[in-house]
Amino acid sequence: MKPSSAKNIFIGLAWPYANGSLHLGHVSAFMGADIIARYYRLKGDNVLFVSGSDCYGTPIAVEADERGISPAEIADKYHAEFKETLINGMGFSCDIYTRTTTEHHARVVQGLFLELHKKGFLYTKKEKALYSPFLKRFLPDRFVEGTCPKCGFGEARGDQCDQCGSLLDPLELKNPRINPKILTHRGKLTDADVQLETRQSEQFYLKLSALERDLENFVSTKSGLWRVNASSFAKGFLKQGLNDRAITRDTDWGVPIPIAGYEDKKIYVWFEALAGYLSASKLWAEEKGQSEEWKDFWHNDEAIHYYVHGKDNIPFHTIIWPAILLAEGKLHTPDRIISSEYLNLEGKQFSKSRAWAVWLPDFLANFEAETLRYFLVMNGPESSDANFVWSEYSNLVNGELIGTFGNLVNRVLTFGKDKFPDGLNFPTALNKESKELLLLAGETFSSAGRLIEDGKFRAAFRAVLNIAENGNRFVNKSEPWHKIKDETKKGEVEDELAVMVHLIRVLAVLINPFLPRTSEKIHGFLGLGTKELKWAYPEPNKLQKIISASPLFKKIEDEQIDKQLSGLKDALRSHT
RNA sequence: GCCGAUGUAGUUCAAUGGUAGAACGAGGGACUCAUAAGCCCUAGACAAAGGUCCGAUUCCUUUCAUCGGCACCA
Repeated sequence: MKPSSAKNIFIGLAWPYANGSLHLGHVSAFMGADIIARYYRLKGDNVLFVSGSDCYGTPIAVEADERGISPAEIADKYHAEFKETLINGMGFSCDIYTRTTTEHHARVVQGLFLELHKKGFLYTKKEKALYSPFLKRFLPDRFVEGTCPKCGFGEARGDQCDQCGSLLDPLELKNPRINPKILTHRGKLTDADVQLETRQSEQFYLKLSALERDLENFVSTKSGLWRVNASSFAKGFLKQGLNDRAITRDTDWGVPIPIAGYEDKKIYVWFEALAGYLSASKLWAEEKGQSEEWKDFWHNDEAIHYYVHGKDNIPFHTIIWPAILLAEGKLHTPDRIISSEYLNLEGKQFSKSRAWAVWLPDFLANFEAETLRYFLVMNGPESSDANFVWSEYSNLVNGELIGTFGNLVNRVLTFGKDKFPDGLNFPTALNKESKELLLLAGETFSSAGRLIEDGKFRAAFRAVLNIAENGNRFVNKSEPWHKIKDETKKGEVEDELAVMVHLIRVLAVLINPFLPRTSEKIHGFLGLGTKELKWAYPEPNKLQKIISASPLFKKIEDEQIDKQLSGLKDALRSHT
């Protein structure tokens, strides 16, 4: 039973694109969503945490052509991998993790499309675009190269010349061709094969210009609760004035346009994948057998909508998606935007083509997910680009997570279990130190909770670890291993140890949003379940037994780190 | 090119118009319940140059360095 004051919290986690494995950079941007979801659930609020795989688009279609398989095979493969690594591996507690290739999604997207069309926010316009007779498809700019009209450089990209730096319209390129980098599986191609031609094409446009005032109003009222990178981008973007955008494409791999005469075109990802937040919400409700329940989140002014993603997704979540929602008119617009900066790897950007990456499946095969959750909270790109450094990962995990936190749990529980196998009686009166320690722990629920709500995960977890440090000091000062030898002090030892054990229980609640499996493990040691867990100071049990105790995490060995580093060195050698 | 961000101890990150905090790493110490973990102590930093101000790491300008966006790439 939810309290009557329960809030409806919607959390939209950016949908990863299903054309390659996720790397740690993606995960660093995603982590916050799960922390927020778990936190609000513990608070007793109604949480709807949705995500899914973004499966459509020309890059996947071209890649499929290259490998001689269907786009669906690629999408299926990575969708399955995302689900495995994010949900099972990282422990993300999504209420639904779906994908854009479902019929349900297509129906919702088409419904939204028709609604905006009816309201006059969509119109068609003909424009020229580059077409490949060989691939039988129109190509996005970055798949095109040609001779720069300004400097004559022969390998200018469709959008920019790397030699003279000019911004280009791909239609200006002389001798436009398919960028050979995208055709890797075909052997030699003739000049004729790679030639592109200009063709007329008609597309639907979203009338952003008509929504300009609404968007300005939206940004100025709501951006106070966004991360700074999102609010400053949105403001700067609006200052430049809004141009209408095409929201359909000439492709065969996407959601069909629900209007006759456009069978060879599809709705573009900007409209289509973003609408996944809504379609997933509706699917969640349907699968639950409460098909109207999505409205608690979307047709409810009191709901709070969080969006969590990397900074590359800021335009879509601060401008495009709000524009679609405002045009629709009844749906709830974003409230809090938790947009991360980038995570670099050993000082360099993650790069698929240069093989400079740590892939999530590889990582999970070699290291514990909980240690990654910890590291990305403590060292994630919250306010500026951050760096994943292997030695740093190992130092922090071994030194702080294991040394400070894990060791506290282990030293107290093993000692307590050994000396008081029948359990510990919680003292009827607390001494000054014990009172202060437990008071500090109790206060952390509100201070850390506030920080989580604001997306300041590092500071929140730091506050939690601070309690563990105090716990270690308390144990050192108390020296139960001395006192226990003195029969007259046995009562004192039991009192202090009971306080310590209870502190560990409090810690196990506080870390739950960050390290859910560790939290469960500790509760298990104490013979407690986590089903009824609340984000509040738990009342101490009169008699607390310790069922079992063992180290919470495995230490990271130097050899494991060396192996990862030498793998990266190999990548560097073969790609320079 | 235009726009924007960043540049803080060996490393990874904080904070702030008034003498810069933390963690890891380094050095030293007392202890031993604990995954040689924990605790105490010590050393160590505001990219460079100007400007505004009683006073700037914090605001402004310039330089250098790194990075991102610049719309059909997610």
